[in-house]
Amino acid sequence: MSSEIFHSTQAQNRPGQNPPPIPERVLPKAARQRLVELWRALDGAPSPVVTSRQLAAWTGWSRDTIRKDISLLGISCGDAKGYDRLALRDLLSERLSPQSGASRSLCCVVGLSGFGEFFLRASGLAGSAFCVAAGFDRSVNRIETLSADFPLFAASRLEEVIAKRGIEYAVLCESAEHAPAMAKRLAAAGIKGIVNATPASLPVGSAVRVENISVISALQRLSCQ
Amino acid sequence: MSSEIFHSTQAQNRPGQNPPPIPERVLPKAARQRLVELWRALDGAPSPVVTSRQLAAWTGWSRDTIRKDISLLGISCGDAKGYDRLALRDLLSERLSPQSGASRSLCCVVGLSGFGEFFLRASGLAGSAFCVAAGFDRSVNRIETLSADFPLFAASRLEEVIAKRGIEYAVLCESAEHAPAMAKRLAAAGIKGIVNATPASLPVGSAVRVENISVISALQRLSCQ
DNA sequence: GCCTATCTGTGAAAAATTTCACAGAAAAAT
DNA sequence: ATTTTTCTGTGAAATTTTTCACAGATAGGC
Repeated sequence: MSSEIFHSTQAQNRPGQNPPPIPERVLPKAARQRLVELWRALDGAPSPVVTSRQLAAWTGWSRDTIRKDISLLGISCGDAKGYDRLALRDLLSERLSPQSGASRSLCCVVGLSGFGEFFLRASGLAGSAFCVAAGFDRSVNRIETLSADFPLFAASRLEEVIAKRGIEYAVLCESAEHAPAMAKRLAAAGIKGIVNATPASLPVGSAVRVENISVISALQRLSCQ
Repeated sequence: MSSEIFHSTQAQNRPGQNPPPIPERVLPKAARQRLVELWRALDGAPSPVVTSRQLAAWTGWSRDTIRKDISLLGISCGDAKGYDRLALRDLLSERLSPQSGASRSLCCVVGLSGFGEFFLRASGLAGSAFCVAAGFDRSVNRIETLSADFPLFAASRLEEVIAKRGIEYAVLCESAEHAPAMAKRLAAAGIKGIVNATPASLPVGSAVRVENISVISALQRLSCQ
């Protein structure tokens, strides 16, 4: 049982003999993540021109890192006075969008009590590149009681609905107790990534990426310098 | 106004001429963060002995990375069959706790509508090394209406209460509109780190660490490989 | 008893990331 | 008009992080 998980881990970690045909111009992972945050930070910029110094003050990263990251995009969008905010924003949108400007990626919410219900009410993805296409809960009673902008299903239909609608991401809001099992089902159903809003740790090999957003784990990361 | 922020950035980024007196045995930042997650993952382990292979399958990191991380702690706690789960957990607790086993770190919740209210009701920090010592809201009406396990204050008393109680961390749940201004006040009040539960990007230099836990930003990180 | 398989623990090599340092350009100041 | 300052953009150096490879140890099969 552990061996096939191990296997997939290896498959991902070992590029092996073949140096990937054309590395094109791959954004380093670290840079890519920072650029995503930068993109959002640009919304808060007060002026039409922003300098790497300002961005550094906002984000906490060094001027050099920021300049380098942007330069990795390959196109200049700054001059001797700074970056044109709108031009930079557009460039980032173009280069960072999941499948370059396709339609919005679909995700689902799993577990509709607690944070799930709050999230559902708050319509938290408005204005983003993502769109909630389904909600699931283990209690049929619950999905009949609640109402949302998107259809709600019994958890038993998880696999079916994910496959049929082409859902790529899941926001997991189950209790800590049920979270790991549900994460496994999501992984088996072909989900690409899980946003883990539970305090549990999710045991899904390396085939599925997990982003942890519980307050506890964030505090732990903070307190470790 | 931007210059002093810039200044603090520099102060932190430049160790300068002096190679720090005794590097002791510093955990690399990356390793430290992984170990924090590992520590939580150990709770889910089914057996009293765990191997690096199992941990790799759970977390998605490589066996090598996990072994190296643990070995950086300086004490062996594994033998030829794997790591003793409890021993490893204890070792991690000891080495990773903020101020090595002191009392729980205090934090506050800022903004008690939306996620703040949910968080307050959910008592989300139970069983962790953190403890909510205060809640703040801009509406006095709101703090009179709500009730919680911890005292609630008007936002105007933010600085006073943080200083008096020695609060180190803040969970920011304001609206996106008010979040940046409140983040600045928190930074000025001497807060060490902010858990940002808003979709806004927080412009606080590098003196204060920020951990972003909005669902949107997590999805963005996921979709960027 | 010995061979095989599976562990950890760790220096050393490899790869990735960050910082440095400076060329080139444009605005501001003198 | 010229000097000063403040920018970006980028190769190259420095640093950090990850991976490799193997010594040493233990359990189980034959």
